[in-house]
Amino acid sequence: MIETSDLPHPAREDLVLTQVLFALSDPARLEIVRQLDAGPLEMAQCCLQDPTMPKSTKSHLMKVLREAGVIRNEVKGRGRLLSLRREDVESRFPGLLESILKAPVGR
Amino acid sequence: MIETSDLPHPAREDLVLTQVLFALSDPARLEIVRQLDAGPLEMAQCCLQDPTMPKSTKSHLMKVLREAGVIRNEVKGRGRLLSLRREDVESRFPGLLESILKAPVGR
DNA sequence: ATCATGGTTCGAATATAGTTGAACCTTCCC
DNA sequence: GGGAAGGTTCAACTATATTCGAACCATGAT
Repeated sequence: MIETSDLPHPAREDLVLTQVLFALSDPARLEIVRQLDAGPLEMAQCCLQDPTMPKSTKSHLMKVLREAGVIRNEVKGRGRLLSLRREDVESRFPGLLESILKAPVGR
Repeated sequence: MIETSDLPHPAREDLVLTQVLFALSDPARLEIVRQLDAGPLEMAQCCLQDPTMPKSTKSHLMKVLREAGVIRNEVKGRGRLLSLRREDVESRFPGLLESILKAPVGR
């Protein structure tokens, strides 16, 4: 068997700007994206700033990012591997992700 | 008298990325920004696609954009002159506005 | 097979955002 | 001054998003 229990990901050409902007407009989600900027990360290793965050909440954050097409969420062993869909976002919205990742982090 | 009844605008250095992204994550607000990309516009001439929109709704859309620091809203005669705070946004988040304005408009 | 680990999904509660009419404020014009 | 035009603010309502426990599902290890 090749296919695993994968979650749906929008195709590159179906990404919607307002959905991407919305996904990134939440500080917690933006922080996740910043972490993924350094490379793929296992979900269990993600969001370690707030270890009290319930896993359902964490899962929901990932869902919003995934459904907007910003991140990929693949099965890896017992867990999940998260990664930025950098090329896809760049292809559809050139320069967007770069400008956001380069922006000052604080407020 | 020099000062008029002006609305508060955040200073350039106080713009918050997530607030800007949020303001632009709504299709109606994004459309307004696209219109202002062509140059300043009197509020009465804005949002003419939907002439049925109540003025309170329109005013609220502008408020979100203004408080995020994306647009300027100045008194002009009996009405208001809206303009894009292009340089301010560019100064704080280089490349962001350009990439958004260049992005495909539809979904 | 069974169990533990790591995530997703569901549902209900809460919080935040959008919508709108009504009241009010300014400015221009007479 | 008085009226009309153009906007803002307020308050109440509706709609959408977030939060999180509980139940469930898949995988790897024993």
